[in-house]
Amino acid sequence: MITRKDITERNDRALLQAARDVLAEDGAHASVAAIAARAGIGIGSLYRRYKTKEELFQRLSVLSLDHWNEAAEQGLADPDPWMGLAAFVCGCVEFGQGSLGPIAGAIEVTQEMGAKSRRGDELFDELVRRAHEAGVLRRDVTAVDISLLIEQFGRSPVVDQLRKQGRDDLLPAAAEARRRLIAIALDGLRPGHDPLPGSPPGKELFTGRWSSQ
Amino acid sequence: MITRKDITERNDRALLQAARDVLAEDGAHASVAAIAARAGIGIGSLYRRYKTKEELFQRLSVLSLDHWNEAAEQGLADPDPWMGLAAFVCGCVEFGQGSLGPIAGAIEVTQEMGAKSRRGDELFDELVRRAHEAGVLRRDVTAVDISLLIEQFGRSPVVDQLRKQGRDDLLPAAAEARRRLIAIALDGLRPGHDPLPGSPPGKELFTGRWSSQ
DNA sequence: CAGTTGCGGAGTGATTCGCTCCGGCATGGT
DNA sequence: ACCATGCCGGAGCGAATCACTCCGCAACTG
Repeated sequence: MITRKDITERNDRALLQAARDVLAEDGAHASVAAIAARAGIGIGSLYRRYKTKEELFQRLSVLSLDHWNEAAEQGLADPDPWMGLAAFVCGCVEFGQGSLGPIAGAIEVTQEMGAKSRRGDELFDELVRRAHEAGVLRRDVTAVDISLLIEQFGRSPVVDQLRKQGRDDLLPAAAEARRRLIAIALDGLRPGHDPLPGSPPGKELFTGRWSSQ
Repeated sequence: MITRKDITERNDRALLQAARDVLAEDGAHASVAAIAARAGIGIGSLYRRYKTKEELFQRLSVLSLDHWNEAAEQGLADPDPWMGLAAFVCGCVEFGQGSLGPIAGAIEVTQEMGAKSRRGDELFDELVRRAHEAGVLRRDVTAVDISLLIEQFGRSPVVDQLRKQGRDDLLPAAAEARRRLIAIALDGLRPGHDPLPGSPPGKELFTGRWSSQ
């Protein structure tokens, strides 16, 4: 039997997913009305659950950090260093990890988020270090490079535009095409290529998470 | 001697470059005021040159198509099929080709744009075909894949966020890091990798240009 | 010095924003 | 069957921002 509580919980999940989607499409300009509409609920219901827009974004950030850490742990659990790293990258992109960049600088960073972020950094660094030692990741690619890659693939301009055009029928094909692009980028991470141009990026460039604060 | 006309021309170039930058950052929500401010000119000056926002965007689109075609011709002029293709991709990303996606569906498409776009498609297809024949591009990567890749790298979330935080000192480092990411993706295009997941994307997915209209 | 030309930005109505508040309806107890 | 309860959607609010206009000022010309 479906109770009212079930509906509330389903609405909550839909809300958070919709918030990620709309954020990925509209960036920092994402409006509360758009998020509620995408989730299929009223604005009033959204504001009953979260007092302000910022509270919703903070909740989203915490969820995002949790997902990052869980994905990193699962990646480390894989005995194959390369498969573990690749699954981590794919999981983060699919989750919409990179779509939170635009709000990272706009919300207040709590102690909880700082702690989770530091933990995530450790796990991720270990994931990359293990791949380097196994020789399955090119030496000149740093952890920050991969972080930036995840953030770069956070938004999907093709999906955004098709959605804006109302071509929902093409969305699955667009998602598949995006996975192909990610596979291409992952292949570029494997050893056997020329050195990358420029100097390795510093940690301060990766702003999607909050470990520096 | 610097005449008033020189200043006008410099302002015009600055305006178009600023429009590309702001479009890349803010997407379809890019405001005329933001473009004028980035270009360092007044709003009135912008509206003296372009009657409406759409007229500016149309001019930007034509310039973008011209750049695409010139870059493709230069790529074909390179005797090395791989270097020609790589230079084309880098040139398009650097120019900000992918940043025009958000407005592609919002402006009226002129006959001129359609013709230029078709010409660009031919050149680009030839560039890809040549690389395939020379065996320097993996067989399962299509021209549409590469188009989507260019569009994917059109926006730079790292640069966007640093600019929003006012960390202009880090912008050169961010641009360099982005070039490293593109180099990684380009390496992933070379032969010797596993087949890409899913089926090859169809032309209708690439909406950055207008050849289908 | 008068005339002209390109310039910046305050101002305008329309739109959109985050957010509040209330009428309506499904639910559950009696 | 019937009311009481509580969650739901969306109309409505002031504030902010949008695309765009208009005008006074500064710089150049003859």
